[in-house]
Amino acid sequence: MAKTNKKQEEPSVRERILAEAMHLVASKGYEATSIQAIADAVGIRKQSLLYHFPSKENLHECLIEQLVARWNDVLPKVMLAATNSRGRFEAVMRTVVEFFAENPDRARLLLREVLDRPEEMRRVMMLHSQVWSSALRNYIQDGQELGSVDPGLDPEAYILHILTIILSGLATFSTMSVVLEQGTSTGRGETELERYVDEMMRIAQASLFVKRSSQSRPENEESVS
Amino acid sequence: MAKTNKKQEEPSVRERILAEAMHLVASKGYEATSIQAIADAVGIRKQSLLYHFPSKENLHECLIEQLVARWNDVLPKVMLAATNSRGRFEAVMRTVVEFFAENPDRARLLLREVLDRPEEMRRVMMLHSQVWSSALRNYIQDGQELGSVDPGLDPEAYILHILTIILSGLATFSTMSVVLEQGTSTGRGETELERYVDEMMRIAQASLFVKRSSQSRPENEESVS
DNA sequence: CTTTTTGCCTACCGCATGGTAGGCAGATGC
DNA sequence: GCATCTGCCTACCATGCGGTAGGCAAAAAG
Repeated sequence: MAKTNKKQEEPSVRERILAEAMHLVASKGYEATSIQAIADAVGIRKQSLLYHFPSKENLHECLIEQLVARWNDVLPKVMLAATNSRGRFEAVMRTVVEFFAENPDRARLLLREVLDRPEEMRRVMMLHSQVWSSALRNYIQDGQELGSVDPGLDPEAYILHILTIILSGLATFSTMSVVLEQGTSTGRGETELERYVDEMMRIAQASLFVKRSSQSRPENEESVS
Repeated sequence: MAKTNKKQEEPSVRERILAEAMHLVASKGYEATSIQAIADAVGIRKQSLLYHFPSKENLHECLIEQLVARWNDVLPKVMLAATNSRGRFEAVMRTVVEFFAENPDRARLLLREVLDRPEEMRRVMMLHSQVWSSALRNYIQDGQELGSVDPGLDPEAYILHILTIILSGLATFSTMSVVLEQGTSTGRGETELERYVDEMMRIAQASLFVKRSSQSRPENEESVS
């Protein structure tokens, strides 16, 4: 009876608007994307779009809301994997990576949000980051006490950098990957993205754990310590 | 006698425009920054700005040009430090980091450029990246043959990730650092930025070199291998 | 002194933008 | 059958945008 009585399985106009807006805003930025352009992409008139989203700013809010909602769907899966075992780290990180790799627009949108609305993002970070930040910090600090994690590591800073490398790495991959193309030194039959992500994971792990001998197997399998 | 007869040591109007434009575009993005706003910041009329820069797009080009020029000033210093010794890696990376840390607007502008103009940036990358990319790759590959560098490391991908962590890390630092604030686990009397950069350097080194025992001295001194 | 050039200005223009007002067909409720 | 609500539409508007035309004082050139 309210205004938001939508079923979850229709490819409704509203959802199509959100999808197109997501892509356009992620590609060109919020200011550079007119609601006219979004409406054109959907195939409706501008005023029809304004029926679903009373203002451009409202559309933007819903866009972020949707992204956060999707993230909250993944979060429990991530946290579940975050136990103390060594191989689990890869699982956690890969889950986060896959979230953004599945749709790089997510990373680009979020990165733009950080650049364009620093104050708002700072608020969001302070509210939402403590949940997983403290959990990860504890995980890392436990590892430090056990001796499996580099004692010189700064937990919060490390987490931040890994977050950055994932977010920005996937946001900029399509542009930056030209460096990989001209190198072409991959022996294995990997996608460039796979190659990119593998090295990302290797860096995160090599800089987290104390090394043994020659680590960093490119396989998904965990080589037990 | 031409139109660009400017001396290098005047705080000319043109330079003030470039400075304000740099900051505004880095903060809000190119599309979101009107030339009116830039003129206001400088303290002149919009049309006076258009006298120095015939169009907004031209101003933008000059902005990038200026940034590239500054980078080219630093580049030789970087390449000079890029020899084979182990401690030199830190010197090279720290030089790059300082370039962006000195004025984070550089990082933000460049990151925005990657997001907003992927095609152009791809061209620029292909033209300019080979110079240092191949040099660094050789340096790394030499290290791999000597056994000082992780053999599982993917040189191009590694370089790309380190570049990302520096660029995006410094571009987003002011926003993301709230995570550091709420942690406050620093024993030493460091700035948050120093702490952030130190961990950045530690990650880069720990994921590059094969470890010995407890590495990553926060000091600037090189502990010889 | 006169002419040209430089640097900044006022005045104005065409255009795309985000947003309002209101119409209108079809589905729904009574 | 009639009223209401939903979803999309056409028509219109005020605003701010990037950019053009041209004036005008001071400096430079002859």
